[in-house]
Amino acid sequence: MDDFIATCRREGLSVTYQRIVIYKALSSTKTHPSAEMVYRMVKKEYPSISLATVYKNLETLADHGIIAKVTPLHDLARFDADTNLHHHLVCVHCKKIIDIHDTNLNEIEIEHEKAPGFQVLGYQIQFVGVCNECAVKQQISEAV
Amino acid sequence: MDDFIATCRREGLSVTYQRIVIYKALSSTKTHPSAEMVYRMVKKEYPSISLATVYKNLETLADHGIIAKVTPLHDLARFDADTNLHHHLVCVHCKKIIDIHDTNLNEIEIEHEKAPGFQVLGYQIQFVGVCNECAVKQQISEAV
DNA sequence: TTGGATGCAAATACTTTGCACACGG
DNA sequence: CCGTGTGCAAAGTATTTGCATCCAA
Repeated sequence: MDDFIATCRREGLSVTYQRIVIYKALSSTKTHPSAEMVYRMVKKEYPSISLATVYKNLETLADHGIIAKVTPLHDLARFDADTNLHHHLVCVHCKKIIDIHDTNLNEIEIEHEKAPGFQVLGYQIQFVGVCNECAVKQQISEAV
Repeated sequence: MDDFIATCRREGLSVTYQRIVIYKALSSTKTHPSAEMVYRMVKKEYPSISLATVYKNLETLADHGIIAKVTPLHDLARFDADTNLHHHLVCVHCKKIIDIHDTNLNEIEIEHEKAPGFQVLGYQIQFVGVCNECAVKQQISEAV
């Protein structure tokens, strides 16, 4: 937890009791909870906390790379007519999704003991990064 | 488009004008649109279509594997305190997310020419499948 | 003391649902 | 004709925002 406090300081984030309790709740579980689930966990230790605070903190901590969003594209369901095995590039800025057809990526195997009891049906790789257009925009805004 | 009609027949889905226009819109683009975006595209050809019909059709077509959801976990933002490179198993039934730490999966490279102009910052593999608990439940319900 | 953080309530965004009617098979 | 699909409106769920107050630095 001292690590967390130091990281907040380094990132210029205030160290509030709420923030600590939220982080403690998230780091105590491997269940990859939603904001609502974190809220329920946190309420046990701090019943007066507000759901909005949980949302704001999870977003802030993710922005600073202190926690991770498992579902970076969760805000909108997005569809694809191409049902063949392929992968995606996702631009972190504009959320654009670009198809990657690369047969080298189609033979990934997971060691069975890493996923005991889990029946793997398929997989999908999400590369995250910055697309051409957004990189250009960034350069322009930095040049100002 | 004949393929699509044949597939619908095979899957026991009625072939309606709306369904065809929705599929045509989705398959005409590589932008991985949301339901709202598909709705806007479809409205040009069929202005009286309802947004609910678009939602219902996208869901139905995805259920039958005729189209794909790029974002199977879109319904809820989910967080992880572990920011180290690792991957996830997702159960298609209960949406449980299980961590996979397997260093073999941490050295995937994308051929540069496959993603021209895209600056790759990282990646994440989502394995989809059925978890132990859901597999057991399925066996029980099939045994009835 | 001051800017960031909190908490409440209201607003918004996305998606689903119920139901009467229409239409495909 | 029967059952699935459509369209509308209403409801539901997830998330964000505005703003007054509070608190960490």
